[in-house]
Amino acid sequence: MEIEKIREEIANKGLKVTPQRVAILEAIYSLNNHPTAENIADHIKESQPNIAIGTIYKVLDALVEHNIIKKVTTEAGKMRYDGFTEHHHHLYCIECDLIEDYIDEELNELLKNHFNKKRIKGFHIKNFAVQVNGTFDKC
Amino acid sequence: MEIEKIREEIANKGLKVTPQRVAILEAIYSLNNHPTAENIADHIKESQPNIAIGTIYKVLDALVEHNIIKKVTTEAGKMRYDGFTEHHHHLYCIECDLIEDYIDEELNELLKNHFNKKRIKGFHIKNFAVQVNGTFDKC
DNA sequence: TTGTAAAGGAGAATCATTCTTATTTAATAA
DNA sequence: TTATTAAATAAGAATGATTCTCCTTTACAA
Ligand SMILES: [Mn+2]
Ligand SMILES: [Mn+2]
Ligand SMILES: [Zn+2]
Ligand SMILES: [Zn+2]
Repeated sequence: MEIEKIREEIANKGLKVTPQRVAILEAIYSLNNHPTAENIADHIKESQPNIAIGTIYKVLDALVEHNIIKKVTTEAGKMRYDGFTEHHHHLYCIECDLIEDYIDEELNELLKNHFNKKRIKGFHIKNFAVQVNGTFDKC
Repeated sequence: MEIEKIREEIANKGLKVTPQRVAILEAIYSLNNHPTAENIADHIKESQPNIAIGTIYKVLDALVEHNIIKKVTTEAGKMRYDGFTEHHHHLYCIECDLIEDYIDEELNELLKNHFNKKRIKGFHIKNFAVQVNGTFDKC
């Protein structure tokens, strides 16, 4: 995604467009694989050599807060960040820490129907996701 | 579950039966709601007033390693522990940190069939779970 | 009962994340 | 364009869950 689009995306949410925010969001989009805060720091260190790690966390929080990105939890304990905000699922590699998007509209329908039919007493569903664990051939 | 059953469960995995291990596993079973290490520490502090927090973590690791319990990750960052090891899903309260078991054999079948039919190229599925987020009426 | 590998206690260390405070800056309006 | 100011950043200290180290204790097999 071009820088101008990124600037617009930030501005449209009423956030100030700062070089740090642009660099971080660009990093998430171009890394494109659920990076950690540290991965992002590494990726932007040429363009933002003096950025504070605390700033990265604060920017990430702001982006999550405004639904520009999503937070992804893993077994490993470190938070990961996701630039793809449509409803989707994840493939988790149990050998390395790779997380790949898994988009499956048929699965979404299947689950939506299932949960519509089978109400859970005492619980109101907001959303759901399938975590698929396994191994990639490439790993 | 009676203490003797717990001692057997530990011994059967080739682990030494120590009062600390028995107390921790008993705590997980009787708390029965995906406690944190700290929840467990609180629960056993009368019977094990001198247990080191590091011991709790080491015992939990050993129990997970031997498939007596399972680790559950959450958004909140703290690890939770689950004494129910059969394949099941979880209901996550987005208001408090409550996690309830969600057992749905029909859902398991649905997903198993779906993933059998729809192979994911380059990925070999080991297992999967549905994370259901929402709110409990009681919260 | 003894020997020994395994387990526990105490507390320091780690490390991802958050917090604090002073300084800088993006956006707005004069 | 410049001045104003609320919001954002830098630096680094603090936090807190978890892990590690080292020494002592214990479960259990012989
Ligand atoms: Mn994703
Ligand atoms: Mn459970
Ligand atoms: Zn992998
Ligand atoms: Zn709740």
